[in-house]
Amino acid sequence: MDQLFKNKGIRKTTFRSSVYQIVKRSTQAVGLDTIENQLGKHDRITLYRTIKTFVERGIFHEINLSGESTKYALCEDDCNDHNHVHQHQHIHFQCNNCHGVFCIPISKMPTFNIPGYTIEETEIQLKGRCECC
Amino acid sequence: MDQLFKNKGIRKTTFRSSVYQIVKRSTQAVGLDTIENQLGKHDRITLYRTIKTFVERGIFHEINLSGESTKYALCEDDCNDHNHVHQHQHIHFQCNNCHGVFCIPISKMPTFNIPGYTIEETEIQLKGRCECC
DNA sequence: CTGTGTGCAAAGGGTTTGCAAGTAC
DNA sequence: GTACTTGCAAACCCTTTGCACACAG
Repeated sequence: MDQLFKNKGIRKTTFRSSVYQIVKRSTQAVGLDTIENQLGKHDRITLYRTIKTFVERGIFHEINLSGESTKYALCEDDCNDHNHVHQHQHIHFQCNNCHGVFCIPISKMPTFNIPGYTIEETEIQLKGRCECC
Repeated sequence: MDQLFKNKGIRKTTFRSSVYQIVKRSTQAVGLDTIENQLGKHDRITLYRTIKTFVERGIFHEINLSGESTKYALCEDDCNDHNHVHQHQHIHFQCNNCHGVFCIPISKMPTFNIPGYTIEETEIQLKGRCECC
C-alpha cells in the first residue's frame, strides 16, 4: 500500500489506509454507508475527500447502478488517472436479493456494432441472484 | 396522449402534457435541466413530482450513467400502444463529445453465463461517438 | 362536487467550501 | 520547514414535505 500511494503521488495517512483496507477487504463493492460503519468515529467530510482523491488517482472506481447509491471497488493495478473505468475487463453484478454489488471479471467482453456510432467504452450491468442467495 | 394518461390512471394537465411532449420530441434522453430550459416559467417542485409520477407509472424510464445526472426517456411500451411484448431491448449510448444519451434498440442482447450467478436483467451502457459528432 | 394536481414556503439531507490546526516527508 | 491532510463550521444545492388553492373529471 505504501508503494501504491507513492505511485499515485499521495501521502500515506492513517485515515487513508483505513479507508483503503475496508474496500480492499470487501468481497463486494461498498457504499459510503458501509465504509462509515466500519470506520468508527470519523469525519465524514474527510471521507468524501479521501474517496474523491482515490477515484481521481485511479485507486477506487465508482459503480453507479440505477436506483442505488454509488459504490466503490478497487481499480486494477494498471489503471491510470482519469481513464480507468473502461479498461476493466469485468462486469458489474447486483443481487436482487441481498443487493450486493460484485465486480466479476470476464474473459471476453461482447462487442457491439451500431451503424453510425463509434464505441469506445462498454459497461455491462447484470442483475439477478448472487452465489450466496 | 389523452389515452396514455387515462391508461396510467392520472389526470391530463397542461403541465404534464408539456413535460411529456418535451421528452417525446427529443431524439435523445433528457435531463432535468433540459426539461426546465424548455418549460419556460414553472415550479421546479411540481416538475419533480411530475417526473416521479411518470416514472412510477411507466411513462418515463430513468437512465443513470456514471458521472452523469439522471436522464429520462419514454418507455417503449408507450410508444406503441398496442404492443405489450417485451421487445424493447435496447442499450444506452452516451457520446463522449456532445454528451448526448441515446436509447438504441438492438435485435439481440448478449447473454452471459457466470457460474453461481442467476442473471435476470441485463443493462448495457456504451460510450463513444454518436452519429452527429 | 370530489379528489387530484399545483405552487409557494419551509424543512431536510447530502455534499462541498473555507480555513486553521495537524501531520507526512 | 513546507506542502499536503484533516476536522470543524458553515454554506450550498437539490429534493422532499406541508398545506392552501386551483382545476380535471
